[in-house]
Amino acid sequence: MVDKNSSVPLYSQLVDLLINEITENLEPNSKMMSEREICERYDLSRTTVRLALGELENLGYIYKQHGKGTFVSEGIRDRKNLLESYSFTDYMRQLNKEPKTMVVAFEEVPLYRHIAQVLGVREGELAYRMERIRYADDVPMMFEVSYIPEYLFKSLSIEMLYKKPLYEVFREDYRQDVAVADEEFAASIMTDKESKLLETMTDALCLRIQRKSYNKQNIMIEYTVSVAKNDEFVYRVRHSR
Amino acid sequence: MVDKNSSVPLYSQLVDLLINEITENLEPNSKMMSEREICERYDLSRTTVRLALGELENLGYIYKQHGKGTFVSEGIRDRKNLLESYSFTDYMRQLNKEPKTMVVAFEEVPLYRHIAQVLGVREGELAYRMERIRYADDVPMMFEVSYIPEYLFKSLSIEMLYKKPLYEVFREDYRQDVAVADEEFAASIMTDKESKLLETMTDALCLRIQRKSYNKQNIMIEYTVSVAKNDEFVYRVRHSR
DNA sequence: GAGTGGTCTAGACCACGGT
DNA sequence: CCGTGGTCTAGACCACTCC
Repeated sequence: MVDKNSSVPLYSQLVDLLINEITENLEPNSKMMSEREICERYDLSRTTVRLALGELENLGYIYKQHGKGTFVSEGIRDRKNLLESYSFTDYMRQLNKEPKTMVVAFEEVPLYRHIAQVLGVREGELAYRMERIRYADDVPMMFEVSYIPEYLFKSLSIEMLYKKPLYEVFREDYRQDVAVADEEFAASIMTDKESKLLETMTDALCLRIQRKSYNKQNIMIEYTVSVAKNDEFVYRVRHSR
Repeated sequence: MVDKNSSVPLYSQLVDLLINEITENLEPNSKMMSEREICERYDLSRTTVRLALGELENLGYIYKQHGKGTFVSEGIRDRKNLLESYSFTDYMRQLNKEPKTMVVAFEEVPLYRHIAQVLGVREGELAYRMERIRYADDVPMMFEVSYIPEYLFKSLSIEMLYKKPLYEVFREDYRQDVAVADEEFAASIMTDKESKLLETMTDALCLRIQRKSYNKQNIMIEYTVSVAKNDEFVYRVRHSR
């Protein structure tokens, strides 16, 4: 059942095991084993079991009712994975569309005051500035201009961006993870440049999205302004808690 | 320091205490007391201390580094509270604006297939339908049409909505909490009716937002379509994890 | 090796929901 | 009353970082 000699923590093993149990064998709103039953069944302490159940609760698989028990959430099957991510690449893959990104500009620039302020660095500090077009099944969907601070991503190059998504470069090559991202939305009209890049009619309606991403130390690691096509691409967001 | 006879759990008391410590006395990125120091200082077990620190980490106040210690997050002061909520009322209060809501329509209706499907009930089931205008400092900002299922909110009346925000009615009168909300955004043009209600020019640009709210059992408790003024009202969203 | 956070145990008592 | 989840203790050992 669980392998006490594995390097994988017991509670993680239990999470996987219970997710399987829930999605394979249990009905929504059915009662799960009680915590103490799970302890006995898998020979684990209650602390470990509660750690695992807490994770499952955060993931939305179960809910608890004090005095009554633990229950399987409704509709977790359908809504599972649907949009936990704030990555264009992941999002498109979940929609079964082939994501593609074209980097149309990449340069190292000193920052003017406005953007230096939002990135939380001094005016004139260096940053990478890039322009990218995002495609879904070869249809252009968004145009993005991003700034990321040089001091956190030294010797980032355009070649690295060809190989894998930006957030994978962040994580794998620079050990930077997005912990929090704030976004602001506005309706707008595309500029001529934008409508050409996105192959749409002039003056097309669009969403303008500004994103600030922070690592877990709350340092901003990315500032991006996106223009999203309005009709073909639905922008979704999930709030939790 | 902490009151062991209080009905408030020790870890909650510790959370409050440490938030205070962090926001009053500690610099961003400074090292906090180690877990074992906190145990000793407040005479608590390590489990309890770790529970509290876990909460603080989720709230974004601190981050941990295995083997090094626990540190205060950057910029938590500025960004504190700024937009943890998905309630118009709370959001406006945080911006120091006076929120007001006018209910312009309220009725009990049988649901047609389309909306019955999104609410997860049978066609023809009853729901409350309401139209509301949201004001900030007496300036109209949004127009919303909401559907909420009758079986979860029996004998809801317009009078209840006069007294307090919808989500407080949900929580206090029906013990329903929003655990997850999914939103979809689109740029759009206001209809004549909408531009009149929001006192703006005809054909004004606007954001159209569709929201589905779920309780912790993952049952949808609200379906709302909003039209938001584009210029005076910035729509913000925060992603976590 | 010393100090840190990460995982885990085997208990205990409390508060809540039902009988 | 019993069974449930919620809180809490006093330990133990591991994995990581730094010196």
